[in-house]
Amino acid sequence: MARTLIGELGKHKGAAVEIRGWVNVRRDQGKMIFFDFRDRSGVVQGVVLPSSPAMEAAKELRSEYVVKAVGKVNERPEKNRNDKVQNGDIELEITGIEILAAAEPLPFDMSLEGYNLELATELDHRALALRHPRLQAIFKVQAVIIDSFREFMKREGFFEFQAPAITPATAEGGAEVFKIDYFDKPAYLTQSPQLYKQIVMTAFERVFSVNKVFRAEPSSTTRHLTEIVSLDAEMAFIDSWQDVRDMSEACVRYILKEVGERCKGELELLGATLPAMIEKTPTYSLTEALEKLGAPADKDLNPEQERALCEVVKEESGSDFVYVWGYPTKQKPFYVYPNPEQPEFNEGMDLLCRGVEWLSGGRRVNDYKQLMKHVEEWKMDPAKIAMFLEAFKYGAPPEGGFAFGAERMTMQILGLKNIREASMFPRDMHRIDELLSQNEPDAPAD
RNA sequence: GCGGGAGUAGCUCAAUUGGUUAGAGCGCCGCCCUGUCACGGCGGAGGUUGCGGGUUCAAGUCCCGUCUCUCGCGCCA
Repeated sequence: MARTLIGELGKHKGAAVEIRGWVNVRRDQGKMIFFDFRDRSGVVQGVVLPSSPAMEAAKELRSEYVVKAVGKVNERPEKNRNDKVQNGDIELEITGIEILAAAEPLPFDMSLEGYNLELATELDHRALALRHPRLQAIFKVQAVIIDSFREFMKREGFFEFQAPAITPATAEGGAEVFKIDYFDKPAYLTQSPQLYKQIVMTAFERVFSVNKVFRAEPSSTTRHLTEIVSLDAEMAFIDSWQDVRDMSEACVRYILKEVGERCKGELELLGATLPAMIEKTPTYSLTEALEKLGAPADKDLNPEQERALCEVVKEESGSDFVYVWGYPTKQKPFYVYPNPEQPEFNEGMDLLCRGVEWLSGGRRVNDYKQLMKHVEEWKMDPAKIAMFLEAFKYGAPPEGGFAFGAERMTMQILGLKNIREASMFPRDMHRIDELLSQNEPDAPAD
């Protein structure tokens, strides 16, 4: 008999079917036993009647046993219906059970309501925690975020390229990098596809990439990981940084729309409300933003000020988003375009939402002479970024781009408290699947 | 890296100013239950209170050290 997905059982009332899946829970009534079975499409109640030839096998079953079960799809009598659960109007009268795999008792409570596992416990048992609907909902939403980013960029004529993960030099300032042993020579894990997307832009005009980037920041916070998924875009022939701003805004708007439409159940399960994006997202220069907060005008926004700005903007306009642009030129990387009217500030921008940076971007320096001047002023070694510089020496259009972290966006959309919840296998200072503190540095492999 | 909080059963948590044998819910094991809804009833097993030292007649509780987790800051996306 062919397998029927549990989610499809409603179409097979009265028929004999075979399902395959896991035992969610067993409710033993003595002479008869109820089970909840689940597969990737949902859950259904199975009942094993006293007369069932499957009774012996049914008594063996415990939570997480993997089974092949055959039975008849019965419509439940009115009094036994349950509107609160999927397939609550039917049940499977089990006539045969084959155990495909036994299972040990779970090391933690897999209860539906009141999911209150400590994050450390959840991460210690990530492989099992992924079976919980709550975690599945988080990663389904993340998949839709990444999907819709791709869809939007392609629709706008952007070309997807594969950025390298191994790089020869620490070209960019900013984040710390992981050094690796590359055939006895030093190499580095990429912290950003920045220079590569700019190179590829000079060939394909509009490009994007979805790739892992690595940050060796010794940051132990609720919003930092050492390995993240970066969603990057770069576009040629812009007139100003506002073109980049507008593209990134449309991109975020599209992603929110898709998540709203395709993840209704997941958002409800997680109790998440999508952030509000109004028709024209409020945009302030850093100077204006600091002024708005009554803060000294000589510094970048700290996390507290980012939260405060978002609150003020939300009250004034109803927008959960706010763009901030015009950062001190010298505090940002060499490739960021200085404002010609006010060169001490640049045309870089950040998109903040609910107090956290979602996206960074802006206009880049495309003029080769100006770029070389920056290389000098930023005390960079041109030999280490020769490939990048070559692309700009031979004609590069006015351009800009943006990037955002998929995990941080997932966390923010869903209102998760810790970014580790938004990464399926989070890497941070202290953990790569298992706690690093529990590893002997020089212990031989088992 | 710095600062705060925390570490008690497989999980989530209690335990009065330091005071009997460290408890509960869930999970687990056994028995009972023919309509349950991640059931119900009865019984049971399960703890070196993170680790090491100290104070005390007496330490889960106080002190010191150490490890770990967690939140915040710095830095960053």
